[in-house]
Amino acid sequence: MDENITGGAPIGLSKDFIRTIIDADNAAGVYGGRVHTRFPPEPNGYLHIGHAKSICLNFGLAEEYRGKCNLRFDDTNPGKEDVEYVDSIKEDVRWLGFDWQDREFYASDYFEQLYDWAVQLIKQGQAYVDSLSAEEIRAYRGTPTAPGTNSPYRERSVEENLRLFEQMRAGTIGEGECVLRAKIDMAHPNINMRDPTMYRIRRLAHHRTGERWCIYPTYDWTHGQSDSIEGITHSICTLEFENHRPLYDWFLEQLGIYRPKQIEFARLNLTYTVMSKRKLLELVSEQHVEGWDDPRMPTICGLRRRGYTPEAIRRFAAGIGVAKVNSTVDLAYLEYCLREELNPRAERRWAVLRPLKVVIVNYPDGKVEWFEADNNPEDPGAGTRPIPFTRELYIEREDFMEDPPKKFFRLAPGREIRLKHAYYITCSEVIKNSAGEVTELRATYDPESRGGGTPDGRKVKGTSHWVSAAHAADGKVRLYDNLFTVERPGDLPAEEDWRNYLNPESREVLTGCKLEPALAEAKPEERFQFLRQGYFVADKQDHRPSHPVFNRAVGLRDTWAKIQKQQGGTAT
RNA sequence: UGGGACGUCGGCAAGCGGUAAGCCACCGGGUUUUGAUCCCGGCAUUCGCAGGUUCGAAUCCUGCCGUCCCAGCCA
Repeated sequence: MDENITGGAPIGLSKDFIRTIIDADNAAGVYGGRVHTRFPPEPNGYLHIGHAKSICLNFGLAEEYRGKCNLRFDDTNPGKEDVEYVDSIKEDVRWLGFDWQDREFYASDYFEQLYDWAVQLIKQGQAYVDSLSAEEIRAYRGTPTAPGTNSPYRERSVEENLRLFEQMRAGTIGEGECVLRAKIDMAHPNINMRDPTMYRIRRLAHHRTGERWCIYPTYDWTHGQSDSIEGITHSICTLEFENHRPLYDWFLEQLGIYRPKQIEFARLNLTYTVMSKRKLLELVSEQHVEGWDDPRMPTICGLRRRGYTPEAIRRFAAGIGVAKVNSTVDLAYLEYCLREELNPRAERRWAVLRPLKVVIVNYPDGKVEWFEADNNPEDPGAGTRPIPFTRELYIEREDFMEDPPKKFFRLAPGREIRLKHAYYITCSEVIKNSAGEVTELRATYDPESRGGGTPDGRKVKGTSHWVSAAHAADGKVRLYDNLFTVERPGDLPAEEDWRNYLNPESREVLTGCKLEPALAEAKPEERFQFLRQGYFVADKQDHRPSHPVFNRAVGLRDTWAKIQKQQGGTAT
């Protein structure tokens, strides 16, 4: 894999704090120079770009330090988890280009070991069965500023705890009647240390262990031990777990087993989208989007369907860096990474999205000339393809203005422009319907300008792409825009509903687009630059050679749009 | 009257006592048969604030201020 796609600070010149820690550990021989990470998703939702940051970090570290990275499903809560999610997660990680080889693990694989260790803690007098109700436990916990109170069951004997815990597992105790708690310190300033819950009773089938268990371990009781079992060296997680690190360390210490090091970094936030699993789930279930892979979603599968490449996402992850400050990255940077990735790679094609017919009155009817168009000016090796030219063509509606403002240098009555790779044409007549809308243009061409230049060397300011009416394939093109109208929809005042800021124009579906013939042969997920428009992908699901469907992944940088904005007008 | 973390350009982010990297965005200008790409230039006398130590501080000390996380039998 190419490690030089950083886009940001060059690797080697400056290291993020995690790599600095690893280097220090290696220098001190802490883990014998070993680097072993893990990506630990809970299978209760689809992966999004924020997870991609973590995946790139964990798998990237393993590659850089010649170590390993495990894929581990943190499946300790059967009420929320499902195989649908584990399958999608595996597919997404693979698509991003990472390989966990045979190291596909599940926290549920460790349930038996975890149970034995819980028994050990009970025997050490460091865990007890509490018969308080959930509400009572909450009340006894105290508040951030006030210490908690010991449960009346806190001093049960080891024997009684052992017997009760066994009954919990056996299923002879009802759901919610008791839990197993670590016995630490109810007055601890860190609330996570106030006798945290280790096991709760849930009469629920688990997607992997089925009906085998009716007690399930909590995250805190599971994560560190799972890391320990797998020999993880650096257990990288997000900032909100910083408060849990003392507990993470405490369990490992009391058990006397191998201790990985937990390191926390800031999760990713992106402008104009939401990243919380709950909101993403609501977008899908309330049908604000068409599914987890809707091209407007920040999910991996959504970005994939939108036309993003794994390389672009990895470039993005490397470019934004890793730190401990909560931050929100500009969506523009993600888009920039895609353009950077696709510009040298994507072949160019011509597509007229909003067609306007042009009849070249002095061009012979029935004549067809074939011109060669470069597949990619950035890559001469990409070759050329033939494009048919005829008397009747389509150009982009916005390439014509009847009454053009200053700085508009495309077609207008009496004006000459170049049809790329073909001829210069001059608009001679504008045809309108009864409503006064322009329906067709008449133009004359200069036979001397064949190929796009003239013997007299006269300059023409605009160059348009075009498609022969007789040869065009009709297609559907979906244009996508920001899902939200505000930069931080996830960061609204409590009484505001983030749904009110959904962008009603986040998707525009264009039908009757005129595509150059070669586009009919596009394969699903094949990406192109539609000249002067942007980067598009043949839809993974809906594209058929007979019914082409393309999604716009990202537009080209558009200086003309900027000028129009400054002039306060529009081109159509 | 708690604990944990973080504050460097509009957004990311280097910097670790020797006098503010880079990227995105933005603003100019050049090239161009994509108003794309590419190229050139501009963009923090200043590092949350205030003191202090030092020949010298974004970097060390002290005190403030601000933001985020924690009271799930979620992860």
